[in-house]
Amino acid sequence: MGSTPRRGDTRQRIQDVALELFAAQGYEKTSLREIAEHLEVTKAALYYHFKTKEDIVLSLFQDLARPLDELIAWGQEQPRTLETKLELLRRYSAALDTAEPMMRFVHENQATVRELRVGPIFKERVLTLSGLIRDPEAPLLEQTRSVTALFTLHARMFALQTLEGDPKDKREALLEVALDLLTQAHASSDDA
Amino acid sequence: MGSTPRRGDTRQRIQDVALELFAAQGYEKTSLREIAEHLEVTKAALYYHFKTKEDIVLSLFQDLARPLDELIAWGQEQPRTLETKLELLRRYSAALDTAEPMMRFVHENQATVRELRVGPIFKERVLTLSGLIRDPEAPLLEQTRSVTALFTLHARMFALQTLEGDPKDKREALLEVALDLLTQAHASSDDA
Amino acid sequence: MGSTPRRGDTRQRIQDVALELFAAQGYEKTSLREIAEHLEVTKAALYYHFKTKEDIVLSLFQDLARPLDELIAWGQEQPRTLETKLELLRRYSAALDTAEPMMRFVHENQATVRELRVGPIFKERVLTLSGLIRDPEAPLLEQTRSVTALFTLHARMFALQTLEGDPKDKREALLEVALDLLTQAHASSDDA
Amino acid sequence: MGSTPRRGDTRQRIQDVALELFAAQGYEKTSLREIAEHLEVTKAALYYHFKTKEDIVLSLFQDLARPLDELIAWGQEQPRTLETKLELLRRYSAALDTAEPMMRFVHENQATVRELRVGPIFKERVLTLSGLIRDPEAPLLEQTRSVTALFTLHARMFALQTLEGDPKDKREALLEVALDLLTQAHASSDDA
DNA sequence: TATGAATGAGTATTCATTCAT
DNA sequence: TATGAATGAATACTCATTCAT
Repeated sequence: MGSTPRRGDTRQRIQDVALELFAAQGYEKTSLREIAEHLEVTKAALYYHFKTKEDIVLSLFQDLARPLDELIAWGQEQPRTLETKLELLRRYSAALDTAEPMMRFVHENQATVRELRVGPIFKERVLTLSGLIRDPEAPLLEQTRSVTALFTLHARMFALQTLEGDPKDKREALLEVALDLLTQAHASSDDA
Repeated sequence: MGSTPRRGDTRQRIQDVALELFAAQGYEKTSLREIAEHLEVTKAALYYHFKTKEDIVLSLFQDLARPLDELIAWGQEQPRTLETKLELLRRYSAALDTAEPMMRFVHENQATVRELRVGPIFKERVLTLSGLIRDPEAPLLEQTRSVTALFTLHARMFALQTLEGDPKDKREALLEVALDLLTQAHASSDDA
Repeated sequence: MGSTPRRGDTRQRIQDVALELFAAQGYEKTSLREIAEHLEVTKAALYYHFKTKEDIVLSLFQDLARPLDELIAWGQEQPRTLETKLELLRRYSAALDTAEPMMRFVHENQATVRELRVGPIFKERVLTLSGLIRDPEAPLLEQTRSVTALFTLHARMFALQTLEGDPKDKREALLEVALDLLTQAHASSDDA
Repeated sequence: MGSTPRRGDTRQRIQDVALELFAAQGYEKTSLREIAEHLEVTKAALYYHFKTKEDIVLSLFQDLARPLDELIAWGQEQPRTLETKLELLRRYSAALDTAEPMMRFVHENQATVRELRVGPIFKERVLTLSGLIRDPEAPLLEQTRSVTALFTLHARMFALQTLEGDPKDKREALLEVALDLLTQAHASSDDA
């Protein structure tokens, strides 16, 4: 057959194609017409499954941000020790493995996402996460180090391209750099 | 007074308003109508000064990327020592002080910028810069550390918001974290 | 009543109105807004049925050039005798009866049509037709006479206005002049 | 030197370039910006020499239609004999040698020209000319033949391309065909 | 679970034209 | 004899969205 009309999974297929195009070309430059054409359905069909274009993004966020929420929930139950934070970094890095397409979309369309309903939601997640990793009582330098550790993990989405090598190796290297940074942050904090 | 029609500086004013709006709302969501209204001129006036919307971005890039180009030129003439690279970081941080609006725009509109004529130009600058700071012979981990040092400086454009404190202090803290990272990269490289 | 919204024939109505306006005022001077207003639909409705303004012309050409294509096909199957060519003129004259609006449009907007996608297509038809009626071996004068015979039939679209009288009579007169011209062309060819 | 700024002949140069572009791409598709760029002057400079875009056409017509007017004047003073009419054709053919660019422009932009101020003026010339060549008392067929003779001379502007050969030879062939047609028209008129 | 047909509001861009200098 | 700077009105085209079927 080749292009057998899949039954019941249209919603899923819309999400897949949409995320792919949004990430590749940007949210604004991707029209519903384009998405529909990729799926060989009409634009109106999209509206059967999603009330608006923005709702597609919202649904993508909800599906893909689950791991992130679980991570935050876990973090909030742990003691605020260095070991907890190191584990937080390890788990965040793992979470990014599945959430990467969505994260890349958010990362590359920040100006746009900020004006979408997911904008505030997303920002709050990031703030919470950074709140879990830094100690608001610590000196600015150490807080900076901690936060840098967190965002270093995002580098897989852009600085990654610069270097050659197996993506997995690079992710592990990034994690190691991040873990180091956090450890240093704590070391000097303890000195002071 | 108040709205005295300024002479001869219209081109400059277009650039200013455009960069402001592009950075605040995104390139696609900012229409030429909106820019024109902010300036109290007609859309057609914009077209007297710039051939297309994209050309406004190009001109912004050319004006604001000067410091970056000078930095790269400087870097290419220096010996590839640790001290050179540390100075590179310091100078890059300083360069970001003036280039920040443009950098923020690029950062928050990556998906869009990629499809613009400035996209490839910009990417090439970043690659060159990262080529100046890392040693392609070094192990992956150390290269990762070096590149992370570079991109850490960009954090002022987003992670900055997370922390309280004087922006200047934060920038200095970021620079210190970056310098540390680079120093470590070299230290372990030398060990091996 | 009066302006009952017709069902399913919108595409056809767009073609009708467009051809009428294109022929009357020219392609460039006829805006899609104008066509839409004549039809009491929005501009966007036109774009549902045709991808571009040029595509409207293309579709008109395809619908109306059918008789011409059939004529050419017929001509290519016949022996290249005088009688065939005379019949070709008769049939061409008849074909013009239905193709006249389109032919008038092409005739009066030559500079424009030349830059459209139909331009080359149309030109090729005319060349083929003229290739069927003249003998490339004959002396220049006789070829000129033959080609003139062909184009004389077009005179109904302009020289027609000069003379008074029933349009049908004039068309018949033109045909007779054309047939005469062709006969003479052959007569003198045979002499030589 | 190479592009020495010619003094005083700007008006003439505008006319030349305008006619060239109008004929090549059409009146509507040729913008004043384009004309100005070809001449390496500003659009505003065109407005120093001509009040409107249409005025350029008007001026072209006035300069180039002179031969035509003289021809008509001559024709109106002659006796309405066959010989006069044959000479009219000969002179018209000669007039076309210089007026051809303008005639081609009119011919290929009929829909546009009709709406310009030159439209009616031009039409009147053509009607007058055709009035000089046909006999309103003659049967329709003979009038048709006479008018066809006249318009046959226009064929150099389009049917010309079809045939190979020296342009001059082709023009002479067309003239001969036209003269023949007119002679026949008279012959049969006299019979009847 | 979709489609065909349409809309209203918008977009970037172009044009002929004007006018102070 | 020009130019620099601008305008107002238009143009082709696109988009997210709607709704009857």
